[in-house]
Amino acid sequence: MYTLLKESDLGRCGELHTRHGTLQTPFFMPVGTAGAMKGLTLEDLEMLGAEILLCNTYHLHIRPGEDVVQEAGGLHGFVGWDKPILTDSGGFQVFSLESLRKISDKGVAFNSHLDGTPLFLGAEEAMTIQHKLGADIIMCFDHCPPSTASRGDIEAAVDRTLRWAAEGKRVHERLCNKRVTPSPVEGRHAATVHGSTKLTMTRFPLLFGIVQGGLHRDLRKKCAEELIAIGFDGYAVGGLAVGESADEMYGVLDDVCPLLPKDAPRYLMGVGRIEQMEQAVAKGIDMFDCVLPMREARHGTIYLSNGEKVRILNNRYVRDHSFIDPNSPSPFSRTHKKSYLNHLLRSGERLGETIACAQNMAVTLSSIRRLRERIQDGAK
RNA sequence: GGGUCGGUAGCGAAGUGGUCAAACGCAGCAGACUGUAAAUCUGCCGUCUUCGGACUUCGAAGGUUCAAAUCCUUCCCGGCCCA
Repeated sequence: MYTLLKESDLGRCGELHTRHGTLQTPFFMPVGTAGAMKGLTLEDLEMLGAEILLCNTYHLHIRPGEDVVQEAGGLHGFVGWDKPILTDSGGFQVFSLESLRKISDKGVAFNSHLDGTPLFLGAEEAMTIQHKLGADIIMCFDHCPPSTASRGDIEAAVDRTLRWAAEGKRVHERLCNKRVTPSPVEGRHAATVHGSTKLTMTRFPLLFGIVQGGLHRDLRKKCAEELIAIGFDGYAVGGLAVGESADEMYGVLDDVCPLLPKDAPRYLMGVGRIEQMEQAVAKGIDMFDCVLPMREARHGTIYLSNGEKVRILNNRYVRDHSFIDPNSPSPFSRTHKKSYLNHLLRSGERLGETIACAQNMAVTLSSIRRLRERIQDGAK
């Protein structure tokens, strides 16, 4: 499923084979939680260089429901995207919707953030929903605590995450065995079957386990080792960028990455600052996702292709009639002025959101692509 | 001309004797945002400040009072009603 091609001081590069094509690593996944990007069409997203889309189990389960999505031909058919899709399991909502859920060892009882309707997500539910959604990469349901939580809480989160991972794997295997209709691209990458599981042929979704453990080296180690013993197609590092400093986060990556199998992809969940991704790749990470570039864009922080950031809502841009970013990979920024973007965002015009989001997404995607190319081209 | 209601910080709008530099909303100024409850959130927003405070304000001018955005008098301006 994953072929490691090269390693250098800059990081690793390789290929990740999925039902909807092969991805060059390292890569960044734009977050389209409910199957859409705020302010961008998926055609825009593809034009800007996106190779894979991330969607969310919790949100799609609430609305429109996995049955609707399945009926529409799965996520790909529903949203109109032919490239790979990864679904997050809803584990992050255990963190972000903290006040709306109750955790037990069986799973998490949420009250919908929309109307309070009770819903239950556990290892089995998250797996069943993700199979129905039809993503190419799916995630185990995990317990993501704040990194600042007490050691006891993090220990408990690791135990649950491991239990849910084992159960998720069993449910996943059962669902894969049940599947009789082969995918159109079946067998395309049949030669590269990961050794740790017989089920990870490309007609099935790839299943990733998630390493928790907060800032505690021993808990991270325990979690990683037990996940590896269960065997997954890829390994994510979760529970980061949730309250700790960047240095603490790098410390965890220094601890965890050497423990992970070299022939499996590694996914740092929720991280997407360009400089942080560069550091993480150097430490051995292959995949990222993050809402930050889009959120900052909507809130007026614009990334430029020269690495600078600009607060486009500030007074100084009211009369700055230079182009947003003449060298931008986003065509909108090559033809529109800073003063115009300032005006659009101040006026609440949706077009401002589109131009801003396209810019930040383009810069983020091209940064990681350039990093990948440097690794690919670099000496071995 | 008579009556009546009103004039509060950039705008809108509370406050009707002391706890008022004056609620709240908008606009403005700056900041935050990391597996999206996020077109959200935080701070500032009369002037000066060594951030403890100091000083000048509530249409204008006088007055009552220990104390006035708040009460009285006159004037100016606006809305409505009557002539």
